[in-house]
Amino acid sequence: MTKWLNRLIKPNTQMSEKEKINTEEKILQAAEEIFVKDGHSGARMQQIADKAGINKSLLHYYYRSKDKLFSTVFKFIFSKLASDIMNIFDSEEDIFGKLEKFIENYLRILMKNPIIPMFILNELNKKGNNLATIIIKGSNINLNKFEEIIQKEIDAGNIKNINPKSLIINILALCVFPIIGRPLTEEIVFNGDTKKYDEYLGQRKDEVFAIIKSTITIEK
Amino acid sequence: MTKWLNRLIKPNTQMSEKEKINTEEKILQAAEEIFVKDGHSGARMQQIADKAGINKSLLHYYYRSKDKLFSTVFKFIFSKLASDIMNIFDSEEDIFGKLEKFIENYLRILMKNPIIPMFILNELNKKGNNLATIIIKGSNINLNKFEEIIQKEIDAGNIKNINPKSLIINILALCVFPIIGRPLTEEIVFNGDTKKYDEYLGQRKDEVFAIIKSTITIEK
DNA sequence: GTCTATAAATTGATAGAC
DNA sequence: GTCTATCAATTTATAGAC
Repeated sequence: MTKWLNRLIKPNTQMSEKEKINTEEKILQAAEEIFVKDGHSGARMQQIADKAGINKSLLHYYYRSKDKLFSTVFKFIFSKLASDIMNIFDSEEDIFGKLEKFIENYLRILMKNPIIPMFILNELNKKGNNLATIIIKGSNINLNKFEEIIQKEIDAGNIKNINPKSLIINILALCVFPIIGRPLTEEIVFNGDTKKYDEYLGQRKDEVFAIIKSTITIEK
Repeated sequence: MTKWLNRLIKPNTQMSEKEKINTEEKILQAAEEIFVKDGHSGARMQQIADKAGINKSLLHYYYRSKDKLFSTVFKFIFSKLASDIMNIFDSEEDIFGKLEKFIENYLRILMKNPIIPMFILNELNKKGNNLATIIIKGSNINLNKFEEIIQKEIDAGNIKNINPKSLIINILALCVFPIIGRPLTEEIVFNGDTKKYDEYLGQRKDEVFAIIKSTITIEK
């Protein structure tokens, strides 16, 4: 009987639950850092073991295979980001205030974790990736609520009659692209001036909101 | 003396120039397909050789190493895309017509090569990638011309006094994101309905232009 | 130029002692 | 649970025949 199977059947027989979690957590944190930086195929199990300060065998003891470990990490990261995003809607303001807060918070999260979106999008674009669909469906991402809010505002005559789906995509596009496209845009638009690009990102939220606002405001 | 060095010194001594180009071209096309699909670390030299219908050794004969081959491919793809984009400006219309044509053609190019932008952005985001900066600088991408055109229109009072750099970034964002974010947006916004997403992309150009137009139009 | 054969190094994964 | 040792398969790259 293999060890990982044995562990599944009789877990934690020789070590306290706390210590076990510590090691598992250490592995997860190291794996998160390496996978996000180098992607699934670029990451090496040895790298992860080194970063976690443990032996390579322990990775297999806890996660059986590289794919299993990756799945766990991806799901963890995606869920965390999705959760952060969904929590943004807990605002008591009107639709304009809600959107402004959303854009502001979303951009803040992205800027605090600038390499996460590229990691996620890159892996989602891998061909034959059923994992993606499964994880997305399993996440608590639910945009129906958002679409309903928008539709209600349209019906009430508070905003222009636009496509709620378009509104979502436009907000995501305007927020995400300056982050994932940074190496390109910083070079060809800002001539490689990192400081200037940071300044630009700092006021990006006002720009994005102004654009979104103009797309939903009814002309008088 | 190694073979590749010998070839650099005395190229094409035993085979006609035409045949040589054919083989080199075959390798390049195969490498392009594989690298774009799987990325640098995900691609395998054997895959490329198989696709090119030649032996693995020939890859090294022509390109010495995987990195060299990748650099060649990346530069080739980036230059082609950059060239396509720059050619879009050859329009004789007014600024609104120019922008509309640009958005329309850019989106058409992206939709015809939907996995190219993710390939480029992903590799550019790799840490310690001097290659990126070098290739970008070596390309014929020149946005100064674009910024000048915009500034001239602003000075002439034809459009609003906006930041030309923002205009560029917003156009790129609104065009590129629906392509590279497709696996995500198709799932969480269109509930996995591929047909609906294709329809959406088909009219995306009108949407993007409407937004861009509204950001530069002077209110009366 | 193109091939076969193989080196040399890496990597994911397992066995088994403690 | 954690370690050492090692396997088996893969992968880049080279040597050498033709």
